[in-house]
Amino acid sequence: MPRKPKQSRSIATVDAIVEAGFICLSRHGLAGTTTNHIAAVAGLSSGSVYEYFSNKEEIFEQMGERFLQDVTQFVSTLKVQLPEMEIPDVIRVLSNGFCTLLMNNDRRYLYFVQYVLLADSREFTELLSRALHDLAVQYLMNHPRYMRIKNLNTMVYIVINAGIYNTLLNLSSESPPVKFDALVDGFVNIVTYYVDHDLMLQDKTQSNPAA
Amino acid sequence: MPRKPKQSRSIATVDAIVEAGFICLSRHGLAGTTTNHIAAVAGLSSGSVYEYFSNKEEIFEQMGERFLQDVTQFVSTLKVQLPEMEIPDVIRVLSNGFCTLLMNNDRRYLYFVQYVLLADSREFTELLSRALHDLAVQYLMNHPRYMRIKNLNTMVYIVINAGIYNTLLNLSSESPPVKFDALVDGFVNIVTYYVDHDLMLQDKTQSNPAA
DNA sequence: CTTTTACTCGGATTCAATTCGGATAACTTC
DNA sequence: GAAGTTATCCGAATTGAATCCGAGTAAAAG
Repeated sequence: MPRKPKQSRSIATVDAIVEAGFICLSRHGLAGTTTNHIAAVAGLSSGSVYEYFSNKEEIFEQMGERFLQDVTQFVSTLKVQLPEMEIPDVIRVLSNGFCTLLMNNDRRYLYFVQYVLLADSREFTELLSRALHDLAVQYLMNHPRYMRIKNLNTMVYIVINAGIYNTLLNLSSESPPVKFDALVDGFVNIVTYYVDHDLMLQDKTQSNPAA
Repeated sequence: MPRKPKQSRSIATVDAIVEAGFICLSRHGLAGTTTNHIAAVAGLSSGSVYEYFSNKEEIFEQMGERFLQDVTQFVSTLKVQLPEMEIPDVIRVLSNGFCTLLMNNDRRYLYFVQYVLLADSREFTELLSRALHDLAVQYLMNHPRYMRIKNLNTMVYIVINAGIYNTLLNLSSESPPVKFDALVDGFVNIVTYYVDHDLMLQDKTQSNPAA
C-alpha cells in the first residue's frame, strides 16, 4: 500500500526513482536492474522506494506512463498538420518523429520498449497501436477517396503493426541490414503502391464491371 | 559447470526439465516460473536441475533450441514445394504452417515466443528472420522476374519482419481486431499488389524511358 | 563383488525484493 | 516559536527464489 507523495520533496523523490529506473535499465538491462541500484541512483535507501511503489514492477509501469505521455504529446502536436499531408509524408513524419523520440535521452525509451514493452505487458504496444489507429481513422475521414480501399480496417491494422515492429527492430539492432531511412522509404513504397494499385483495380472494375 | 547427460536416465531427465519448462511457462508465465516449479513438474529435486543447466536461463535457451529445431524442420519440409508456388500461396502456406506450429502442444511455442523471444534475446527472432530470408532468396532465384523489383532486399526484410510480428501479435491476442485468416489475406494482398505495381511501373518506364 | 562413475537428493547459502519499526524533516496549530 | 501531527526516509530484518554442495543411491565397468 504505497502512498501518494504530498510534499514537493517526495514528488521529486518519485521523479528521481522513475528517472533512475530509466538509467539503470539502459546500464544493466532488465534482469540486472535491482531495487538497490535504482535506489542508489535516485540517492535513496532501498526501503524508501516502497513508500511510493508497491513493487519493482510499478516503477516500470510508471516509466511506461511517462513514455506514453510523451508519445501522446508527440502525436497531438501532429494532429493538425497530418491531415493536410499526403500519405508518404505522413509516414515519414511519423517514422522520423518516433525515431527521435526513441533516441532521445540516451535512448531511454528505446531500451524501455525493448526490455519492457515487448516483454511483459503487451499493454503499451497495444495503446500505441490504438493511438496510431485513431490517427489513421482521423486521416481517412479527411481523405474520403481512400475509404474505398478494400478491407481498409485490416490493412490499417497490418500497416500500423508492421510499422511499429520494423521501426523498433531496426533501431534496436546494432547493425541493421537496412538503414533506417531505407526502411522508411521502403515502407512508404509498400503503402503507396498498395493504395494506388487497389484504387486502380477498383477503377478498372467500375468501368468494366464484367471483369 | 553443468555436465552432459550420459545415461538414458539422465537424458530423459534433461528432456523432462525442458518439457517442464514449457509447461510451467504456460501455467505461470515467465516471472511466475521458478526452478522449484520446473523441478517439481519434471519430478525432480530442484538441485538436480543444476546438474545439467548452469542456471534457469539455460533452460529457456534449451527450449529455444527446441523451438528452432521445429521451425527449421518445418521450413525444410517446404524447401521443395515452395519454389513451385506463386507468391500468394507461399505466404499462405508459411503463415498457416507457423500458425499450426505455434498452436501445437497447448500453444507452448506461442507462449514461449511471447514471453521469451520478444523479451530477452532478440536472438531467436533474428534466426527466424534469417531462415525466412534464406527461403526468400532461394525463391527469388527460381523466379527471376521478381529480381527486377526495386530495393528488393529492403522489401524482403520489411515483409518478413512484418509477417513475423503480425502473426505473433494476432495469435497472442485474446480478441484480435482482425481474424487470422483476414490478416493473411491482407498480407497476401499487400505483397502481391506491391509486386504487381512495381513491375508495372517498371514496364511503363521501360517502354517510355523519357518519363 | 568391488570399484568407479553417473545421477539425484535436499538442506545450506546467497542475493535481491520487500517489510517494518524507528528516526528526521516538514508542515500545522495554537 | 513550541508542541503536535504528518510526511518522508533510513537501514536492519525478513522472505523467498536461485544456486551450491556434501552425501547418498543407481548404474556401469572390471
